[in-house]
Amino acid sequence: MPNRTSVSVGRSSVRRTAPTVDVVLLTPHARRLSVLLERVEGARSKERWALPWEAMRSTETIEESAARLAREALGSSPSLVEQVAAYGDGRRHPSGATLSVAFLALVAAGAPAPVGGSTAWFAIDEIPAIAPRQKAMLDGALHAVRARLEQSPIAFRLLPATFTLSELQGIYEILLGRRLHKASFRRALHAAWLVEPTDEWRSEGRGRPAQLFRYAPRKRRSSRRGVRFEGME
Amino acid sequence: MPNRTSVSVGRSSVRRTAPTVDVVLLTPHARRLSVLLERVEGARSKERWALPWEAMRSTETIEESAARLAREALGSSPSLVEQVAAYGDGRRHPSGATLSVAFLALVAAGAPAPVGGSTAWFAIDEIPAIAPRQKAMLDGALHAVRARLEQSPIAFRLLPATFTLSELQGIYEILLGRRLHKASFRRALHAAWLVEPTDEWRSEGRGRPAQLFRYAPRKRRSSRRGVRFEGME
DNA sequence: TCAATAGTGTCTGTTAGACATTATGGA
DNA sequence: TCCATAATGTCTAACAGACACTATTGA
Repeated sequence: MPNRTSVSVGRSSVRRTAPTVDVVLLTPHARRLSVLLERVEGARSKERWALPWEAMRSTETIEESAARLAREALGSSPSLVEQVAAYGDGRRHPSGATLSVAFLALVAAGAPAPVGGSTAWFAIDEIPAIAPRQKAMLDGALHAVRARLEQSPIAFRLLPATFTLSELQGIYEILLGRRLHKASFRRALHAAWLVEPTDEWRSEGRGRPAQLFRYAPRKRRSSRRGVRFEGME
Repeated sequence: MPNRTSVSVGRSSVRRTAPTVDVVLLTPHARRLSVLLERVEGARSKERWALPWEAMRSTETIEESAARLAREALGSSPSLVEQVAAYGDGRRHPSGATLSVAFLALVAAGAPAPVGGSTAWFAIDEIPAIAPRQKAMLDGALHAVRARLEQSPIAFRLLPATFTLSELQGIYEILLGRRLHKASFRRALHAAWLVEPTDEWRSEGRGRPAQLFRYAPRKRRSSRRGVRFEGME
């Protein structure tokens, strides 16, 4: 629950609500991303959902708050917690706060649905109605994940410790929103020295079993050829 | 000046200070970026400098506050104002606030040194001591500018309406921190259809005069070849 | 004329994407 | 046996970077 207090600013007295920390927990599921929402009791027992949030505390940094909040909502620690942005617009937030800071948290595939009954995973294109500011936070988090994909190895945060190259490519395809060329994907991956094979193989349904790999970055490619003007309007 | 108020949280009473909005104004100068700092009176008349900042108001969005704050510090409107991140760590801020939101503002080259005497441009590798949180904001703003360079046409925000291709390449070199190949740069620029020539030419010192161009994006290149695993650790 | 900068044409090594082929298990 | 998926080799068009060259001004 938010802390509402009367604050004196100059000669006028305004109502101020403590800023909130909100967490967008994301995990891959069925070739889509899913987000964790909490059930909240709305007015007239109407069912409402919301991103996990809480009023900011002065006893810990916002990063610590976000990590704890994600852990509490999930039941275990996510593989990555990272700030998205502050949202200080006029959009509505469950707390009534004028300012909220959104965090993104990634959860490896195969995470069990959190027990406790009050939280559930929703595919991002099938989420129920949430407060407008939280919807903006979700959009911002998705944009941030996609933007950071080419700079940081965040795709591995959405996979268990060992995985097949097809699973890895699937994560990239989910995040990029387009299909990738298999041979090119593996060539680029090989050249980047990001993964190493294990001696395990996994058979799924028909077809040849796939070798399992693990994330094991070896060296930096400092090449960075050229200037890219792509994506510009 | 910050608003300090006594706020009741549960049974304890803590001192809370309103969050701040801080602006990192950047402009290119002499093949480097410069940042705008304001002179503030420190204790014992010691000279101190700080990024422009103010306590958050509930009467406008943080984006509006940042744009106004930048305009007031600069004397005119910057060409771009964009959020960097929220800083809610333990680092010291001039306000004493526990939370600050940093904004980045770009100013076209050739901006006059702001009159009024209390502000000045400093090359980013020669800045005086500022509060640790503001130093982190400056670093974050520089990182954000570089990260967005390949996604958005922000280089043009650091140039006047017309410019030579050598000036444009110089902006990219400042932001990327490395030299670029002239012919390749122009080829990629031509392929991206981002600029168009004017019929003006400018002669600077010796050498052949350079044609002036203006920013005029025509179409999107939706190509995006391949997956890039570069820059990963 | 020389120096300095603008702008362009050509060559070459690299690489993304297409295509084809082999490998290997399940139905 | 067929089918589905994994994994890999080869070819080609695109392109980044190097190099060389011309163009055009001021000193």
